[in-house]
Amino acid sequence: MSIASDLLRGNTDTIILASLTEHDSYGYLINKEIMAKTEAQMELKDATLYTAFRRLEKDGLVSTYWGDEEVGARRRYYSITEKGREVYEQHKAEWRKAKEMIDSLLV
Amino acid sequence: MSIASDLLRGNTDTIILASLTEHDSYGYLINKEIMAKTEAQMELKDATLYTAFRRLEKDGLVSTYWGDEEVGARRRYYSITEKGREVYEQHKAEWRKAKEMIDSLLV
DNA sequence: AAAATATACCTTGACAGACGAGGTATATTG
DNA sequence: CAATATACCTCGTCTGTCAAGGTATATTTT
Repeated sequence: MSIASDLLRGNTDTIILASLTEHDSYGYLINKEIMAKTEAQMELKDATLYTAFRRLEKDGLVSTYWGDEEVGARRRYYSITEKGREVYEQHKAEWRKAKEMIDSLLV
Repeated sequence: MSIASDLLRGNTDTIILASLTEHDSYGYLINKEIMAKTEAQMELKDATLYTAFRRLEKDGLVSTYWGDEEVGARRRYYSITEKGREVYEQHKAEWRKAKEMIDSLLV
């Protein structure tokens, strides 16, 4: 992992929600997909990931259910809620704005 | 101030260094300039600013001296060091990369 | 003349998010 | 049968932000 976690902070929840807008998913897979998409340059540490899930659940942005795997390790799936989709769009807008402003300050 | 501080986190030092690459400056002025450039949408809280100065100084990225105002409140000026310029370029590169990766993850 | 505002600096303590380190359990591969 | 991959989880530490408090000088308003 090469990107300072302070640069990701504030985007963790947004990234997870982004992943869930595509399909229901579970922790381990979300992480794998992020690593695949960023060529392993970015990774959510699992402690970070599960902390984020608790937060998202508490805020009603995701709902959760256990998978019915008959074989292999059990999976806890997450699903984005309607509120989650709204918040996701807001976060994305905020991110775009923050990006522009930071860029305008860097010479 | 409308931008979540978690989105700025990790860029505070970079933003201060950016400001100092243009000219030596002092806390109050740096903050005013940031507010002016971002139309007051972004602001570094002064506690955050002074914490950052201590950190930058400790790491040898800035040096400091007292202004010689004969009138008005005293000013503590900061000057970016050679090392500071190098670190600034690195931070900027990291920021560009983080930006790209986050963008690639948001749908 | 007193009060308010602007300039300018600073410290302390609380809080939130990231994550290292530790743990559990199942399935596959060497 | 040991190692690795899959899959989940918690606890405690660390770091950066910032609210709240403080000091001091100069100007503007009442």
